[in-house]
Amino acid sequence: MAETGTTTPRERYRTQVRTEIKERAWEQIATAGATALSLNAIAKQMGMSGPALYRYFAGRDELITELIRDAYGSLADTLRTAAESGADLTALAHALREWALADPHRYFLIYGTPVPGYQAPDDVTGIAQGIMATLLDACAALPSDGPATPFDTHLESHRQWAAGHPAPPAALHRGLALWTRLHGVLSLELAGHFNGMGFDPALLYAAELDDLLSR
Amino acid sequence: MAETGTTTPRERYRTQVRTEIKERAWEQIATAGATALSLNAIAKQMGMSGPALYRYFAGRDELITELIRDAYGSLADTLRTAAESGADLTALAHALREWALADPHRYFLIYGTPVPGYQAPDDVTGIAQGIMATLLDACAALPSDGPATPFDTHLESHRQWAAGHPAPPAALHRGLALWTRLHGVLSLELAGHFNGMGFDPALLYAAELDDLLSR
DNA sequence: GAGCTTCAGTGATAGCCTCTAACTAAATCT
DNA sequence: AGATTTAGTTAGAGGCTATCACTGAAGCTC
Repeated sequence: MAETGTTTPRERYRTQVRTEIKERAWEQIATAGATALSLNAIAKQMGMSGPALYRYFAGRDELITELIRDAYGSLADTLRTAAESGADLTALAHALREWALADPHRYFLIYGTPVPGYQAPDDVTGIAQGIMATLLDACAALPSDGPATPFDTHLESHRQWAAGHPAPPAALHRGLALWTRLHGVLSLELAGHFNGMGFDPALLYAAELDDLLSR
Repeated sequence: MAETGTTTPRERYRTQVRTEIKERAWEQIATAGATALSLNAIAKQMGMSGPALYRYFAGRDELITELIRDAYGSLADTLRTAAESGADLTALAHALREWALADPHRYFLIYGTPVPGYQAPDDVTGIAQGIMATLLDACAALPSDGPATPFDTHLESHRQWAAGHPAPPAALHRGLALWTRLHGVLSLELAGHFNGMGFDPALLYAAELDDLLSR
């Protein structure tokens, strides 16, 4: 008996329409990117006319913000469930790549060109910190030999971004480098900058990861 | 006597208006990003009304294509002149970062979220190859000790992207890694993903570069 | 169950945008 | 001087976001 708790029929209908709007929005984004997202088109697809959508979202910006929130949440979930089932850094990196390849425009919604005036709401930055924490956990589980670099010591004194994560500076450094390197390969690959170059982006991705693990 | 060769007054006027249009377009892009670029607004700024711009550009897409071409050209020039005055890899990386920070939206016009249907014209991919060649030249000038990695051998057999560049596989690998790593740090920095984290992105950029040089 | 309130959805409208088409007027060419 | 090319105009089609006033139905209260 799928009792939905103490929700009124109106609320249930409302959330159902909201999620259908978001589903259509994701379809549009997957095929034509976020800039092509049109409230009007979504409304017509759903058989209702234009301004009706403004009952459910204050505007285009609020819808996109919600989609960004969901994208962050999806990535955080993907990495967290992978980590909870014992994934190491390699497996985490693989999960990230799979997630990105599954819907490139969703990746760019998070890590692509920023929209000038946009400021992410607090809960989104919280989720982003959670993603970083998952990566740092996996980094802290690795042995970190070798001398501390100057950047390590810089991180030692500027580590409030880690939100109190107990990883040692070398692990923080590794976490940051992991993030930036994987994003470097992924974003160029997804944007098509490797097209026609012949080599396999997956191997470059793996090579970058290996280099990071063995140092 | 700045004789402009065998150009008619009409041609001169035409190219002058074209460049003024592009200047206004760059101003718009620098402040509000490429998605906010409006032909209408540019026309009004220049004191003429809407459709007049279509005498100079076939449409919004052609203008943006032209801007992308110019951005690529500007980056290629910056790196090439730096290389010609004896810059090593570190100096090249520094020049790249300066160029990106000078106008982040120009960087994203090249390396940001791709527009779905867009296919870069041939001459643009040619300029992109030139940029890569400058990087590879600097990589080939470095000693490459250490054993060949599996990815090196993969590159050995898939090196048509290097457009006949004579660099050894290890240098090709280093060139690719340089590109992706610097882009990884730069794009996240420019997109504001390091905001509020406290550490200095320039130091991370330098650390990534150092790691690449000493291996 | 009758009446009141809330709310989903509508059409009309304003103000942007890109882009096309027909036309005017000026500059250039012959 | 006359013919031609071309820069710029207005008008308009069709798209978009977003607001407003209104209708009709669903839910709530007594």
